[in-house]
Amino acid sequence: MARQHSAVKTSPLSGFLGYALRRAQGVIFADFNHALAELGLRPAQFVVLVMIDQNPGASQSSVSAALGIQKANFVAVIADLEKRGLVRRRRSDTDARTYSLCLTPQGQSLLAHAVELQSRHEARLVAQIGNEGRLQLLGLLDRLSALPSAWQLKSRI
Amino acid sequence: MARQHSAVKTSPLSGFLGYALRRAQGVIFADFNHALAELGLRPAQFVVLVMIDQNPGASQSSVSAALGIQKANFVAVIADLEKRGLVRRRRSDTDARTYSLCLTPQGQSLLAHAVELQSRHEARLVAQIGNEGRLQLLGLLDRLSALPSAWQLKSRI
DNA sequence: GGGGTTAGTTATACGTAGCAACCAATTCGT
DNA sequence: ACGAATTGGTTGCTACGTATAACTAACCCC
Repeated sequence: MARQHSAVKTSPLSGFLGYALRRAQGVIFADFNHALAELGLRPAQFVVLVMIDQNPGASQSSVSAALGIQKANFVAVIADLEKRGLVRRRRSDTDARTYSLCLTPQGQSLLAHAVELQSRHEARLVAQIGNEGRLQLLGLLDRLSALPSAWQLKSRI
Repeated sequence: MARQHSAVKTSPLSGFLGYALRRAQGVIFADFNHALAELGLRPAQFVVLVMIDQNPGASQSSVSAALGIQKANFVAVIADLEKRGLVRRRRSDTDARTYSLCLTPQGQSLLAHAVELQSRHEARLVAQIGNEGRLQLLGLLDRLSALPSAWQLKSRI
């Protein structure tokens, strides 16, 4: 990601959790992107496929909400996956507003391949920190994700 | 960041380090952004100010390289900080190509305020995972950031 | 059946990041 | 010492992720 030309102090930065997180994320996403480049899948798309696979028939709203993606931004994602023949969008027969999302057979086989590549990617990460480190990390990140964001109340007034 | 409408399985996702990382990063950046919104400082800008403060007189290239920002994208960042009177850009007398970056007095005082707000932000994170957790996390992220990206060799051939 | 709500869509904007090409200044090789 | 290669900074373009507002069609409830 970078290489320090001359000697430049990075001291205080390395103590910032947010910075360390962003840094590691950059490295990991780069590895992920390279690993799944042959399938033309970006992280967000991969995660959407996984979600649809796990929740066949789910609506766009429920999937996007579960992923923390705003429904407005989710439209283009789904449209692209549909155009590529990976996802089928079918109007629900019980609610004419919602779409039921499913993987097509091609979507399923591509996802299977992607999962394989992703698990090799995950294995590379585990090679860095060990399986114990992975579990620790998942636990810590989960606790951080539960950070109480009191300021969000302003949007619920 | 999200709230699950109906019951949607997130099972496999929660085991992906990359996804957990991205998720936590979203929450943390949101908190940081809210904390420093009153100063109009975004994460990248804050980090640049810290770096210039720690390395007065450094060039744009060395700072951007140390931060993993491409020099091309760094131009606009520095230009904005200079326009706001936080950073001074002075041509070096030893090398007429490079700029010497320094904080202005206003930049220093704004940074001091920002550091104060950032440390309160950091304290909120520590409240979630404890100081021990923070140290563990920093260590794990650091090891992950050292991920060998063999594919990058293609750019060094 | 009319008011409020929800699902999906469009449009727009901003921040971050990447690549290619360029100029001016410096350094290197011989 | 002089041309070649390199470096520092800049511009332009592209792509992606995310946020917001506003609109429609359909639903729900009283």
